Amino acid sequence: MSSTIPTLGFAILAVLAQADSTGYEIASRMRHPVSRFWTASHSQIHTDLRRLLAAGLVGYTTAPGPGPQEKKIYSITGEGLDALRAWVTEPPRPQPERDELVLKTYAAWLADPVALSEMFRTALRHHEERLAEYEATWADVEQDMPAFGSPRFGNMAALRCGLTYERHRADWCRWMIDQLSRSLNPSCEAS
Amino acid sequence: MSSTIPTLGFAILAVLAQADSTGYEIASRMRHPVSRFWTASHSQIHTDLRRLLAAGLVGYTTAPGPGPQEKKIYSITGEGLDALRAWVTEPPRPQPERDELVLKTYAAWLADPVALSEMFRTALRHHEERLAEYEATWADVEQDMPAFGSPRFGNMAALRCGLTYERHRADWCRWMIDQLSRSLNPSCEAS
DNA sequence: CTTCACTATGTCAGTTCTTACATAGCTGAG
DNA sequence: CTCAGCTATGTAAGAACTGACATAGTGAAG
Repeated sequence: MSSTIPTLGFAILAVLAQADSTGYEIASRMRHPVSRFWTASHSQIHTDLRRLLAAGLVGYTTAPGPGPQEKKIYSITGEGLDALRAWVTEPPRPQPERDELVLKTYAAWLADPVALSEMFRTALRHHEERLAEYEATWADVEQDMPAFGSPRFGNMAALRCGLTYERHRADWCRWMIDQLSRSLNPSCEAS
Repeated sequence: MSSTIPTLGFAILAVLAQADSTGYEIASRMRHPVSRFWTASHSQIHTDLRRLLAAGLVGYTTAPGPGPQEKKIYSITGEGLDALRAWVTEPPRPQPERDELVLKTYAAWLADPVALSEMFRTALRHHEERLAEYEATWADVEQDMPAFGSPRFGNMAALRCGLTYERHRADWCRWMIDQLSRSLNPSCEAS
């Protein structure tokens, strides 16, 4: 019946399960650095919201908006909550591994090592910034660990994943920079 | 001029820079567990190969194939190599963060913790299997570390990233399973 | 006072990607 | 002998997604 909801549909439902939101707010919540689980343009979100509405998984109330259209505050329905709950424990489909930095790394042997080192230094800076941000938020969360069943549990668990991911990524960037400097200066063993 | 090559195009060029291949081989090389940097269906690869051919970045020679069509062995041209080299050091565009397991985690507070625990245990098993595979390959690579400039350098660096990624991911799955078991059995502090 | 950023919804063209279909020989298992 | 799996290329429909355009009020910075 429900003509297969795309993953983005469930991302929208997951956001709405935490708080009623406009389409715009859903997009900004998904872009929010902490728990950045799925990204989408507002146009795609509006498209999918219409589909979820047609399937009866969300509803909305209107309020005066800034633009020519009225603002629509969406909320998840009981049916939507059921669909989301059922989807959560289904095994995730194998994800299409797509990582531009790893691809560039794969072809790194062809390029200029100085320019490459610069690129990895920039990437490292980004990861370190995010890591610092996540660690600060984590310190706050640790003061008052949310129990399973609390909406904050999901945020905390996603944050934890982001935290260790950034750590792994920063470590790898440092390792790459080290490898590149060794190839430029083979005599020095330490950087 | 070159009507913007998609990222998959550069992935194809990166594979061809290492060895001449048929479209089918390119797909299987990209699916290869070690250095799994970009995935694509063969149909998409054939489409993009035609585009790269039109842009003069690849060429091919034919050989008798198993099916009704002749087999086409593609190779990268000098122009293709130049384009790839230039692309490698360009800063990567911010990637669309899309992770189904993290999304499920974000909505985990709504679901059955026992079913969730089962799901994470399955995910953990997958990550541990891959990790073991990567570690075995890494042990081989460490015997004879490729220098920068050798095609094997890219493979090694991508493998290193995959290795630490799987480690981070497995750790996180274990942490999640622990969190879930604590919520079911709050008295036990150790698993 | 102007300009920029933020809030907010929507359309539309075009790109990328997936999935299914179609063909066909070779090899190895049962 | 049959059937599955691997090699190999291709088409085509449709789904998913991006990015630009369009509109418009509020508030802050300069």
